[in-house]
Amino acid sequence: MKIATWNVNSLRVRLPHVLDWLKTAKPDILALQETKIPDEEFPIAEINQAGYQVIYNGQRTYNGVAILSRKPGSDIITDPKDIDDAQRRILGMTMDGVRIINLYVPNGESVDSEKYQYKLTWLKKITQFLKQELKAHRKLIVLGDFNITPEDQDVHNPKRWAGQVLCSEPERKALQEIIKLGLQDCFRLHKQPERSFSWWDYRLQSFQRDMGLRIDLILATPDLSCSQCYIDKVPRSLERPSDHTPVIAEFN
DNA sequence: ATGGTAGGTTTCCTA
Repeated sequence: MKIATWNVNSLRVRLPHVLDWLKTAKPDILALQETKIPDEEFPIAEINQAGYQVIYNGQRTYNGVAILSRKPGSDIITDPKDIDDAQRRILGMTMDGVRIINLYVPNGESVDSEKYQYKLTWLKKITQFLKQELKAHRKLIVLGDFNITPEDQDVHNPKRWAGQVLCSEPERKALQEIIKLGLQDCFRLHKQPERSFSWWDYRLQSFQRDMGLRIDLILATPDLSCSQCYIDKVPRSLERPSDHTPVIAEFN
């Protein structure tokens, strides 16, 4: 099974890129974040035409998640118990006995902001939710835009980013708490090129200068044997790209 | 030294 995650930063704008990418990459599952589109306006027909089923949990202007899949999913979840969040950031389903949880983790803005506290609280609640999911599913994949760099090796300039949002210790610790529940960062199960990133700021020509971060992650239980995990930088190099590029994992 | 760009029921907010 080939599964991918991609923050598209507006599905309305990025739909042509997504459809092209489906054609060439042919994933079984593609999890999207920042669709920024209300459910009643979701482009179902175009995605079906491309040979994919789709479920979504969206809102206007901000946030929004979707899962495209070769086969229909079951046991769909959008609002786990006790999370109580109006922002549309969570979407889960089961396909072929594999439980998939797609997350758009809050960005956090800056470590001294209210949004940072919201991010940490949200992560704590999600950890409890994932603990329950792990009890029920031996084959579980948690993927999406985590808005956290796991380690300094995931940062183009660790000195400049030290202590900043996306790189701060409390966030990294929160991510480790999730991993410690019994998940693996698929990307680090394999030998990877140095300076592997999944996001580059639109500003300062960051992509051209390779000033990026690896904040889009695929976490999986060891019961799912991951044969490879890699980043496809091509979509980020196209005209009018998302600021994120797809991360892909393949399982036996 | 805190810039810059992109998207959105747009003149600010979010990333």
